[in-house]
Amino acid sequence: MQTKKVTVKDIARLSGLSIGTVDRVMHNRSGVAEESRRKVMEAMESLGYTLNTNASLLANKKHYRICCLLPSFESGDYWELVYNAVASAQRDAEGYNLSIETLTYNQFSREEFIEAVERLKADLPQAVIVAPIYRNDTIELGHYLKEKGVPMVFIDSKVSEADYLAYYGIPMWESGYLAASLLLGDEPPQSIVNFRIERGGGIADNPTLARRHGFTDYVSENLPELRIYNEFLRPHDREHNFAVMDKFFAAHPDIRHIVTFNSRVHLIADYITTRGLKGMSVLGFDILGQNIKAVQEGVVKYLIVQRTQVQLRRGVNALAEWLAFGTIPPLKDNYMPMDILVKENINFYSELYKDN
Amino acid sequence: MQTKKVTVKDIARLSGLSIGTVDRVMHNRSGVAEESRRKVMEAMESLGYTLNTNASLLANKKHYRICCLLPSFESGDYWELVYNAVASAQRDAEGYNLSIETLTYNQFSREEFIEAVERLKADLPQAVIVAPIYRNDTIELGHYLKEKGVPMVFIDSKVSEADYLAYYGIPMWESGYLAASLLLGDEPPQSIVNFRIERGGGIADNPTLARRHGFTDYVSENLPELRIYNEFLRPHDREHNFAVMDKFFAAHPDIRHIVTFNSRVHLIADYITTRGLKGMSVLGFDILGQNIKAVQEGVVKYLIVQRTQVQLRRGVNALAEWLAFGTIPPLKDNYMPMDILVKENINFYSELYKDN
DNA sequence: GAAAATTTCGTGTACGTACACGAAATAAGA
DNA sequence: TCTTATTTCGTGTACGTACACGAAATTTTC
Repeated sequence: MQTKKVTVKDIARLSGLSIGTVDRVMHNRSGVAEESRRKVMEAMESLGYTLNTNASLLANKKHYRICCLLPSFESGDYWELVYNAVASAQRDAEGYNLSIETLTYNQFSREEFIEAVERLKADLPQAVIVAPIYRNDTIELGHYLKEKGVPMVFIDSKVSEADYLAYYGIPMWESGYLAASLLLGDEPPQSIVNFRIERGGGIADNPTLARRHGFTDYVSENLPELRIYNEFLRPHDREHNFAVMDKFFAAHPDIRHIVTFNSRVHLIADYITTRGLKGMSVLGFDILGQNIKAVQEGVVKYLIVQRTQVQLRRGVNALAEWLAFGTIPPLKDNYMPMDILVKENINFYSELYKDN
Repeated sequence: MQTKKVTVKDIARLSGLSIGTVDRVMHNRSGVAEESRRKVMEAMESLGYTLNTNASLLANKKHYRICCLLPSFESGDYWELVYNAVASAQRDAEGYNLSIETLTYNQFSREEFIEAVERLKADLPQAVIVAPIYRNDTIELGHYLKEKGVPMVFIDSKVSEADYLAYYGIPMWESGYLAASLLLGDEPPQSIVNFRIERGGGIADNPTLARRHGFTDYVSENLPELRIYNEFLRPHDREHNFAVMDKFFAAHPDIRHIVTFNSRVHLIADYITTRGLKGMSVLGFDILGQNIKAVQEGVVKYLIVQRTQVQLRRGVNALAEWLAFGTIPPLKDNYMPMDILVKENINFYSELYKDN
């Protein structure tokens, strides 16, 4: 390819028409004779025209705003990962005609979600990224946005019934199934315990539910005899949790396999470290700082994680292409890799965690 | 940030100078009084100027050529992955002022490598990406390129003694160590077999060597009693390989753990499937199509893979930033994630394999 | 067949940055 | 003080695309 880049000017010359006309056919705008359109298309074809993205974006003086609607977070919890990913995407967008904003809401308060949606509507951006919690309200938001012509992409989890442009996340059921195969595949135990962390607001958490289903489906397919104990912990009550676990392990000293389906496996790691328990097989999810530490120390054996940054980047890209060029993503639902982290490889995943 | 993007014009106005002067200080070009430079810097600071990448790249009419120097490949082997990654990066570069070329050489022929280097020198690109095989010749190439001011990045593996801008790849020793922990961690066997695939040219393959060291170091640390058998296969001689394996398993019917350190674990999967062996624990490397299939069918238990596409993308980005803005990558050696693939999660890695 | 309506097209300007060219200002030399 | 170097700066054009405006060509209307 030693030939220079072909430009609209080249195809204008070849087709015997002007830049303006070429431009019109390239944007399927009206006001061009069928004959001319054909000529232009042919010229584009034969010269192998490709758009100069820089020039296009520069000339296209529109400035797009993308708004991310996410649960707010406390330091060290799952949503901080997502927020960091947004911050990172924001920096990437800097210098392009894109800006990324964030709107957060308390995930346990439907009122706050609705209020956040109102704020969104009050100053409507050109595109929206949502990490959905409230199913019905999200569907409604989808309707509203569709009417306004504002595309929405889901990350983290999705609401299938809503109108959305694309989804980027991991398959939740499969992540549970994977968890079971890792934890139980080699030398299946007699029984295991699932520590379930209650959510503050007592709201149905569908993603985690799907994950548990994946796990139990694996069990009933492969280990119908396995006994799964369920014990309930609280997010912020260490004393209570320790009491629960003390009691449980006193009653079941033989149990060595522990699973938890949300991001708080570090609560259990804390207990194990404090009590000095040995020989436990613990599996958890999500690459929180405290979870990383637990894996590095060998307390948690497997951590299944998703690439939040990548998901968000893909989401932003999809929206940017839609906004700038009207491109629709090839796949609507994009199930992205679930990475398996163990002590020996976790250190090389740091980029996923650091906001880099 | 409802304020419009600040441009050079803005900072020219604020500093009371002209666009030209602002431009000069931004590029540290000569011919600007100290006083003026200070004013401009201050204005940039206070207005929070950020470069408009699109305009910059458009106006900067230079067209950069990046050349990738890689081993040639046959369909289905490891280097095809890398080549696909290059092709993908090439498409990404399309439309920007970047073009990516490929120069391949037979990895078993030093002559071909040297010849490829000559071709490279004959039509020197602005930057080079190398997947190195021949250590000394690569060092020499590094010297030459340094002299010419052409930056070089390594992918896949590196030659530490050479002059290079950056390296993107996985840590080989650690990948072997990880392999051992996965294959032997849970219920350590008495003995295992390492099928070693001889390379056509009989050349020292340092990366694979480092990987084997990682494996054996794990073993001597944790399982000093473990017996590792070494058997040698050939890349393209199925009959011979089957004979070797038949003989081996006849002599060692108790062995159920198999490892191989290069990308050809599918050769062993083929054998296992054909002979109908059951209960084998097989671990291999690299996300080749045939390896994926072997994992999906449950013949290979673990596949440790690297994200070739990401490595290449990072390499290209590093070079592009260096070329366009003179930016030096924050880290010289970038050790990237090693992903653990099993039957239950491999399907979601397809993007890494498909050239997408 | 001329005027009006409509379709079809070309020209010009803008986007923000890079850089060449030469003008103005300053310093050096006589 | 006037000329000649040298430093310092402003202006203009280009990059390739987007789009508004209006001119030319075509069709419609009476």
